[in-house]
Amino acid sequence: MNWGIAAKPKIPDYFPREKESRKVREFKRREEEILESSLLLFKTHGEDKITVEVIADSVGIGKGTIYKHFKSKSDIYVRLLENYELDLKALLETEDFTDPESIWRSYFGFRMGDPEQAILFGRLEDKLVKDGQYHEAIKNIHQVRSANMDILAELVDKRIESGKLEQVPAYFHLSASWALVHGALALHQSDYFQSYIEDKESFFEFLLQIGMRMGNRGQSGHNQDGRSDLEQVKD
Amino acid sequence: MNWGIAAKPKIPDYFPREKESRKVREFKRREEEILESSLLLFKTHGEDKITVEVIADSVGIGKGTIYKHFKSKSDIYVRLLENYELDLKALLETEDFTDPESIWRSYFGFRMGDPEQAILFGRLEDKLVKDGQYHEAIKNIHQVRSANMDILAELVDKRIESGKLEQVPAYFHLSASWALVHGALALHQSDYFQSYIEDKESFFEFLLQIGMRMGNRGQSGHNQDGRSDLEQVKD
Amino acid sequence: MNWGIAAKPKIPDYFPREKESRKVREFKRREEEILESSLLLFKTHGEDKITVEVIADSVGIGKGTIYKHFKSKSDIYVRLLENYELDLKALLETEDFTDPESIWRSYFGFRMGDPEQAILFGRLEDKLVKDGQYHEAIKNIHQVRSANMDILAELVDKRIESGKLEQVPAYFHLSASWALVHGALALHQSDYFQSYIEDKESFFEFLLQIGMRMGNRGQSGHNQDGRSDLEQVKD
Amino acid sequence: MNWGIAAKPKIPDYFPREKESRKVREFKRREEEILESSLLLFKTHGEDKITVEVIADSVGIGKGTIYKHFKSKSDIYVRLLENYELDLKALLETEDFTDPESIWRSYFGFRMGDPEQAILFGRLEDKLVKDGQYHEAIKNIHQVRSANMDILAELVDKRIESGKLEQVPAYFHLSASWALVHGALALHQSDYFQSYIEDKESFFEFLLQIGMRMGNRGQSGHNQDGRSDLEQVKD
DNA sequence: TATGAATGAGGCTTCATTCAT
DNA sequence: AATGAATGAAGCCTCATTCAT
Repeated sequence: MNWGIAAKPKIPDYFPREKESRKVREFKRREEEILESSLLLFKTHGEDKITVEVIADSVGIGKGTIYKHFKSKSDIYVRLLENYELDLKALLETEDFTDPESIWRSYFGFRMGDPEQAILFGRLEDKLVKDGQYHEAIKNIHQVRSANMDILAELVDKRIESGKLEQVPAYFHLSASWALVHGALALHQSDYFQSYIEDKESFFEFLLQIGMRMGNRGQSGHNQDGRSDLEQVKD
Repeated sequence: MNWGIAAKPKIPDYFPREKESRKVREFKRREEEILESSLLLFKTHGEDKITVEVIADSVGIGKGTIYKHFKSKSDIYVRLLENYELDLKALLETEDFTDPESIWRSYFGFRMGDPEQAILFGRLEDKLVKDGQYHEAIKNIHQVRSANMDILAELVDKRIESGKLEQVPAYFHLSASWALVHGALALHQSDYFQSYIEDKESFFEFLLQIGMRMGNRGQSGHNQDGRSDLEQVKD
Repeated sequence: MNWGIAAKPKIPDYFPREKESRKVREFKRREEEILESSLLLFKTHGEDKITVEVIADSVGIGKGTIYKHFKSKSDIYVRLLENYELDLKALLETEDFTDPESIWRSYFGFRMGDPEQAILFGRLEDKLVKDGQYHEAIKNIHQVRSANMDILAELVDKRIESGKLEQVPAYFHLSASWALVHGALALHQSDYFQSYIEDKESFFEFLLQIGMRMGNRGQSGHNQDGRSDLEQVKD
Repeated sequence: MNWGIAAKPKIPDYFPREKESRKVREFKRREEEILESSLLLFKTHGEDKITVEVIADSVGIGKGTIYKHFKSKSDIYVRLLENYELDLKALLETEDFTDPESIWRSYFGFRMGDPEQAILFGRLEDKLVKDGQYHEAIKNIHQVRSANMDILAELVDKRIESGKLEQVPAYFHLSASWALVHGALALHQSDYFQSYIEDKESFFEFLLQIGMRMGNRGQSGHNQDGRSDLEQVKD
């Protein structure tokens, strides 16, 4: 409700600035703690099994305090999702641009490095979308993601120009890679495949090879007509 | 007259056997209906948003009746999972063994044909595993799946022997394929990628090609006949 | 949510009709019990102090059962309000139409007979209105009330025609009466006035006189010009 | 030098007395602000929907500060009620005693002038009474109110003595008036009556006349001068 | 067997009040 | 005195499951 009331001025001049800022810092720190703990708990037990009270207990605070930081449990999902995408962004912006390969590796390493987390976030996003509400939040998240994708797309474009990748829109390559990584994630997470795949190390190496070759131009070798594989396919 | 022997308990005439068996048939039919309806509802709205009551209503029966068929809501998950695997089994066993490719296509077509379903089952299996309980049920499901995998593995082995696929354990190829399909599924289901991928048709074509070439022997380019991998696949 | 599912047929032919109808009867009886108990508790302690759990306990049922009968706590308010208006309607329709006075007395007796209840309903209606939602329910309640008012208005009209009441729209008289009764109610309920008014019996007699004379034509006596008091006032 | 006597604690020069008193003044001003804002918010949204935090924000202070002024939220109710009665008292004491009518008009004008407020206070008083606790506070409020009533009663007594009003205890007349005003208030506030009463202006005029004639002596028609009661009142 | 009313544990959220700074 | 983060009791509501008919 908009009570038609002006925002409070909040000029606590009688309160030492340094102390105040410490309070603020601690407040933010607590928020981080909540998010960290939530993430860990969600990953391990599934977000449905984790109650707000459990989160509060795990951080060592009261249930009500959670609601000073987040409007609802779903709001925690949103923030987690945002942070994830933001971390990714930071990662991509940090990377040395003179070494495109490392960016690539970082990106997929980031996702593959914590399969449960990646899977969790897929699920959370799905939930948020289905929930209705959160349109805005999701739009923001997607914006950040798109920016990240653009950085990667530039890379892909360079490789396409250099003839190393098939001449299809960059997002074809990106999406395909994403899909393979996602699949690998699911594999990694699946109890069944964990027991089915005996020699995991070799297998993931195999998968990595596939990922790297995937979409390579001329991977079927000696197309002399310069047409992409895709075009050939359409013959 | 054989007085010493008790008269065989009569099956009362007014309760004809055929009627009894009809009852049984109807009972089974009802079970199917519950499963079908559940599946549809779970896919569309997510299993968490669907209450047992909604399922009952959708089938036109009472809530209690559900519990005559299934011990719990999770039991429905289990049966759904089992059926899925069993259907797959049936599919693989039906297929003409003289055309290995069609088996392959059937298997992945089965999964790609209904992305939401495949995703749902991934989620359900995960849930059951995390729940503890259901060890036994899951083991059974995995057994059927393994049998299915074996059928496919035979196929892969043949192709390896014929030099068409890289010489790694068959399950490498299978798992990699599964991963790519799963990733494609996730792509398909993701709101974000649905808007990110502009030319969906071409893209999925592209992905299909990748899937088919993936793990091909000589993909680094030793095909000497100059034909694309896809054409080889079609041999 | 509209699940897109046809309403259940519900043809329990295997279930004796009489038993079924007993169940239905008991269900309705329980609903009555909930309403009765709620009304009593709300009147005595105020609806805010009464929790759904307290209501359930007072009826001797579980908390959840309440929600089989009412969608929400506010839904109980609505039903209470509806019943009140409907009871009034029944009362007015029962009354002997040959004795208009008795109808009048019944109506106001109905309200004055249980001051706390009348006050409660004023509060509940106000709450419901402020809550937003419940537009529809309130509209229905108002419809019934209007019908009741119409019955009373007829009476008033007759008295106006017979020259007994001032010639103003019937609803003027009705509303004024309503106001006085409402005020009397508040008086009755107010701790302060309960102690302020020493001789309650005489006072309420006095008030009754006022109510009956109120709006009488020519109560100021001998207006010879035949103009209503109101017109005189506007001079 | 008087060593044996401790130096009188100095009022430090840098903390001038006037500043101190300004502080006190500001503190009191703040209290007024809290009360004003609370009243406005309570009237508009209902006291239950207004949290202490909202009040604090509306005044532009911290939530904790509210509790420097008031022991509890209910304490605000008490103070509001007290102020109301005190304002009334001030009003009555200010009025020119040579014009009794104006006192009368002021009193009821005060209540009718802000229906929502009058209704709110009725509700708040009821709440406090039901709450137990606050016996003392309520007793004080009632004392002030009684004093006010006494002033009005004197007036009424004069009119009774002059034969203008029926010879019943003064509080009969006062209470009856209060009741009618209260009823008018409720009418004014009720959504239903707002739509039911089409010609509001005329109606409230009508009600006013009733209020003025109400309890008049000779209302059964013994005025021999033929003037309306209203005109008499204006004498 | 079919039913659906009844259950109650348990989840989310609100908010008056406290208290360390 | 002023602040606002922290608290936790308490409220409303959901829903899988049970059970009497």
